[in-house]
Amino acid sequence: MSTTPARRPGGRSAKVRDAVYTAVGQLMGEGKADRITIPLLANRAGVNPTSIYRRWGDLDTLLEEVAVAALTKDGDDLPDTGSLRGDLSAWARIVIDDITQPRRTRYLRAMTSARDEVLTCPCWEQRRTQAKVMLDRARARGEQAPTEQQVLDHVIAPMYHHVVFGLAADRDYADQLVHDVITMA
Amino acid sequence: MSTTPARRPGGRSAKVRDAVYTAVGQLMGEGKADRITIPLLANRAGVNPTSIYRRWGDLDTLLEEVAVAALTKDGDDLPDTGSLRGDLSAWARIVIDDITQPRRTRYLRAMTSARDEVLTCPCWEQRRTQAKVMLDRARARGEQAPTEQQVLDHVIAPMYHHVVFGLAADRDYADQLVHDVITMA
DNA sequence: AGCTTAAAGCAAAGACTTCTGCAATAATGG
DNA sequence: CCATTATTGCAGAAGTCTTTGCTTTAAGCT
Repeated sequence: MSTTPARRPGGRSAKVRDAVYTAVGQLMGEGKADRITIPLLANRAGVNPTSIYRRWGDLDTLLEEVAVAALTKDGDDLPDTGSLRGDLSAWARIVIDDITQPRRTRYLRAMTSARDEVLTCPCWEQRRTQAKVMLDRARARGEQAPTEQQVLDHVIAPMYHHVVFGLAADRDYADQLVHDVITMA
Repeated sequence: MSTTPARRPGGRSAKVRDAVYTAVGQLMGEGKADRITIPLLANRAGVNPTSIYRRWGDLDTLLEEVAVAALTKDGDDLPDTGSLRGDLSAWARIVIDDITQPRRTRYLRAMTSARDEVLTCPCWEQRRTQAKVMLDRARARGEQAPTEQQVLDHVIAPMYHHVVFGLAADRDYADQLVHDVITMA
């Protein structure tokens, strides 16, 4: 990705990394999230376990890395419906649909176990950026709008909370949250 | 706990269970949350590993059980300040102080990894009950009050979310959330 | 193209975890 | 108080994960 002097991110390393990432994704998808071990992963990836031990050290580090990669790679372009409520509602639905997929849910949970006193994470920064775009547009139209932080706290956080702790979360729930945060403005 | 015909919850089993619970608490407190193993736990508890294997089967089951036990055992009596804002603010501070303790945080994270498609949990039910008491009091005084669900979604959920994902969470943050949810009513 | 060396593969040793009989202990019921 | 039997302790076996030193491969540079 950048000019690293003594590193070799070239074809071979990348190949191994991709194979391992893919293997993690597969095993997660098969519901074996909590029975993943390094030898199992290595076998699935067609890679030597030693390579994983040396590159990532332990399983948590690897899972964290894969989780962040998976959760920040969004292809969704932001909705632009002409009203803040419409935008947030559509966005919240996209997000809830995304994170309730079993594989994504497992990634989220993997993130929590690996985490220790990290003050920021690409995932939330991404959501914040997305929120900002929609809020700025709304303000430009002269609409009353909540702050970015309020959107994160009252729409994003409750949804993630529900998903991570295994509580019910669907589109109606997302709509309700958007309604509440609009009321707040 | 109940009239189980063929079980023996008598002194000895209880002793072992308590020893194991205590050992889990100790190791959690020492920051070795993710390096806990059954043999390690058994050694600390002065119990034979076999006993743990036979009673709980695997580590996740045990940790989940301990986590729920720890997180639902509150001794805090609810604040009664005379106003809803005062009550919620004091309560939110109690909660945030509680769950930001390293040991509690680890319990919370343990809960997420063990969880799979559980739709309800004693922890949230307890918070809901607490919220209901304060909201009923407020309504009896004629105050405008949000719903229980709103309190859970917009005060409790964001705090837990922050804690679980390692984001900053302090009393000022709790106050802000209470302010927002009051605005909503 | 040839050289250097970061990174992966290989294999065997070591450590740890988990399981399985059998013996010992003590909680319940008569 | 005695008999029953749920539950724990013990020890050894089996299986799995992790580490380590060395060899092989190929990316980056001149």
